[in-house]
Amino acid sequence: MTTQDDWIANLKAASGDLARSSTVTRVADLLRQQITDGHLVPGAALPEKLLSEAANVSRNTMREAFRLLAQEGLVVHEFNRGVFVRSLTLADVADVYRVRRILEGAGVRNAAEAGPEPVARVGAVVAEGERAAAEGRWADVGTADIRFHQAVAALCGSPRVDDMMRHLLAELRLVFHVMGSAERFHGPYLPRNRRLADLLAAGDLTTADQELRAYLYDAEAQLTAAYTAVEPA
Amino acid sequence: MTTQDDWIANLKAASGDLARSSTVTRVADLLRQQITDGHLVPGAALPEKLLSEAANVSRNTMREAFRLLAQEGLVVHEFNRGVFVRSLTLADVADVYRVRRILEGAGVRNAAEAGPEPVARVGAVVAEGERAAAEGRWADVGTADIRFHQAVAALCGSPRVDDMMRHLLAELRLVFHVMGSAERFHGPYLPRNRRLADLLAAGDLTTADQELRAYLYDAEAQLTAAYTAVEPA
DNA sequence: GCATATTTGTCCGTATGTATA
DNA sequence: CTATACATACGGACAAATATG
Repeated sequence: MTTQDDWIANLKAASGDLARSSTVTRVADLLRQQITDGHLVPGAALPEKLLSEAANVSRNTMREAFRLLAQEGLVVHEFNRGVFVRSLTLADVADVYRVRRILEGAGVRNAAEAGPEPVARVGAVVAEGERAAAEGRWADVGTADIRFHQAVAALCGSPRVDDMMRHLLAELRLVFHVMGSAERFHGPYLPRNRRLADLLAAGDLTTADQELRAYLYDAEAQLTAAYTAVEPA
Repeated sequence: MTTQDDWIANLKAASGDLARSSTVTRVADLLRQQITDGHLVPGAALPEKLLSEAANVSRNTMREAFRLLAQEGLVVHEFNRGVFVRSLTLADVADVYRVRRILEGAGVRNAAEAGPEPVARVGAVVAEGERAAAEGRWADVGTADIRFHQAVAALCGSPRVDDMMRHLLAELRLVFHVMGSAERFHGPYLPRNRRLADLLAAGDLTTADQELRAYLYDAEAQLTAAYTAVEPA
């Protein structure tokens, strides 16, 4: 009975996900993909007429999709000027890492109250990253690294914190492509992820908190250095 | 020279603010006012035809305004069903306070690095609240209380944290009106605001951190109790 | 459960205002 | 300064989904 109800619930949820796909959502998904993949570079203009014709949707629909992406911080809407791919300043990068230290730090310090499952998930994500690295799947190493930090913030046990982390990491993707290759950026952090996961599993939250802060400061410095070399703004 | 340049900059910024006001923005402002004032109760449907005619704008414009308000969490957009005033569950209220403890706590612990100006602003806001209370301006007491918590979170020195706090407090406004009168809800916290401001000014951040946590837990409990009595969901 | 009315989702054409070469 | 391109906003249309009796 319980399992059958679960099936029904899952099916209902899945169909709900399918039904949710409006044209606006699909268009927003397309643009989001183009942006996070780096095909649309920061600062690029997104003329609604051109893009709506390219996507075979009306300008109204495209405008609503723009509002969604603006909400996610991937594009900026300048009144009477149009929509542009967001370009992060150095101050933005610094602020994103500032907030990441707050949210991920809160997650680490809350690990005891969060219970064993979320902590185990952190370890599982690290293991996935190590497996990907061993097999040379460097793109997967990058996604595992991102998931690791989401899992750490998820220790807060807060849907809103999860949302904020998703937004922050999406903003960072606008900058990641200045690093030559993603694997070179994410790869070296695998051992530190491992150490943090072990500290969390062992319950040494104080050390984990310190390590995480140093970790994020280092990552910010590395990204800032690479970004400064390209973007003198 | 410096002052003249400041005048010019201010004037330019002000005119920029005026020029920025699009129809979509103005409509969104109107609806936001109606919602936060409690004239539009949570769960109420917002038919786009009715509202667009009432505001003398086209349906497309109203739909874009809805996207803005959905971004702020004040309304929810259900595909093929319409837009409704957001109604917070008890889990939502708990989560908002969870995030507030994280953000405001981070602000308190960062007070030393934040410097004297942001700390002074916290004290100024408390003083403003005390003045309003002495003169019986209870509505102003409420806004001063909200500004107090924004000032505490602002100690993080992060624009993104400021944004998050604005969003969280906007969500809470959807619930505040279940408290009989705002003054009764905000008034009793004035002494605690004062104590926190004094602790911050004195640099006793450890005590301030503990006080703030207890403060927010109490406020959450009070709000939750009142909310449970009305909303059995 | 069905037929109907209402509402939303999406598209199109057009007029006006704004920015930029 | 003019001309062009573009964004803003309106209003109407129709199909599809939902709500209603």
